[in-house]
Amino acid sequence: MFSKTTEYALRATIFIAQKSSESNKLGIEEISNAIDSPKSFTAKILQALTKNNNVVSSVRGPNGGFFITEKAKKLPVRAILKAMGEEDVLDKCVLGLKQCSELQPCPMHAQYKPIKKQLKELFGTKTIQQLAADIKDGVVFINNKK
Amino acid sequence: MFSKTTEYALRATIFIAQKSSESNKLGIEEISNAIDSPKSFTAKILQALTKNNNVVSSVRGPNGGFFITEKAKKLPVRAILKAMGEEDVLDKCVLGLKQCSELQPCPMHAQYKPIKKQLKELFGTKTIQQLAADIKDGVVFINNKK
DNA sequence: ATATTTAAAGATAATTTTGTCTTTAATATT
DNA sequence: AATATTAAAGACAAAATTATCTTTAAATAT
Repeated sequence: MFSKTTEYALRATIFIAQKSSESNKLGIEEISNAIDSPKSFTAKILQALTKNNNVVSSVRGPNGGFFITEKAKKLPVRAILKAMGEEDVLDKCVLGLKQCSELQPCPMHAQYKPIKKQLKELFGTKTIQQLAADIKDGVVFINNKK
Repeated sequence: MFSKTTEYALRATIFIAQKSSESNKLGIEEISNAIDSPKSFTAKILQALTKNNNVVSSVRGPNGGFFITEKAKKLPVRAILKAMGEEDVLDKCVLGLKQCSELQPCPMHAQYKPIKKQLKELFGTKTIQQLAADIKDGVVFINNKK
């Protein structure tokens, strides 16, 4: 569904949202360990997430690291996709047709339409905060370790 | 959602199913033109589709080309994904977690579950034939040309 | 001020995906 | 049998994605 880059972005963001606060920032080491992603690559991704849309915040130096503001926690998960430039997955034609539309639908269009709608609904309304809260409650997991 | 390779595979297969028969085969030129895909690359993909699962059939020589048997037309669209080794898209965790499951669900698991179910249902039951028939009826399109 | 810690930035590399081109093999036609 | 037509097979190349490493800059603590 998503590229590895976006998967890491989603996992990292949700993890940071759960574990961090402005007064308790997380280092790249801790983050990449927890979500099982390549460290330097994840650093790049977090850089992108801080630049684009300010989904993630960061400060350098001792006691520095990554965190997510209360405001950003209220963003829909879709904001992560947007920051990673992969928002179009939610809109694209399943068959990859450029001009697939209501007027000129591809053979899968009608059947895929309700599914796409739900996908957009899910990513558009579920917030980063909500997902992070579930982890805190122990009902779900984000770790990718055995 | 899918790789370009799989998009081409889906388009090509549906197009062949609609236009061809055992007595009227289609050349790679015609196919790649119609679905707007790179010719040689599409040839490779069709090769894979003939080898794996016999989704597509082919014969060489004059009046040769690609076609789809009546039997193969009854295959679900999922058979195309399977032949391309991309069936796992329908099963994978949205966040890319290896061990995401009911027992150890990722933060998106519960919400994504019904969507995944519909995706599997769609690709598992809709047949190649059904999609091709819609093109014949003129209600949908497969061409990617302006 | 200096040293230390941390992310940012940039260069580079490995891998995978996507794409092309050439040669070979099969089938049909003459 | 020779020729023409078509896909198969294989080698190669370009581009995109994924990943690593080094240097720089910012912030803190000493």
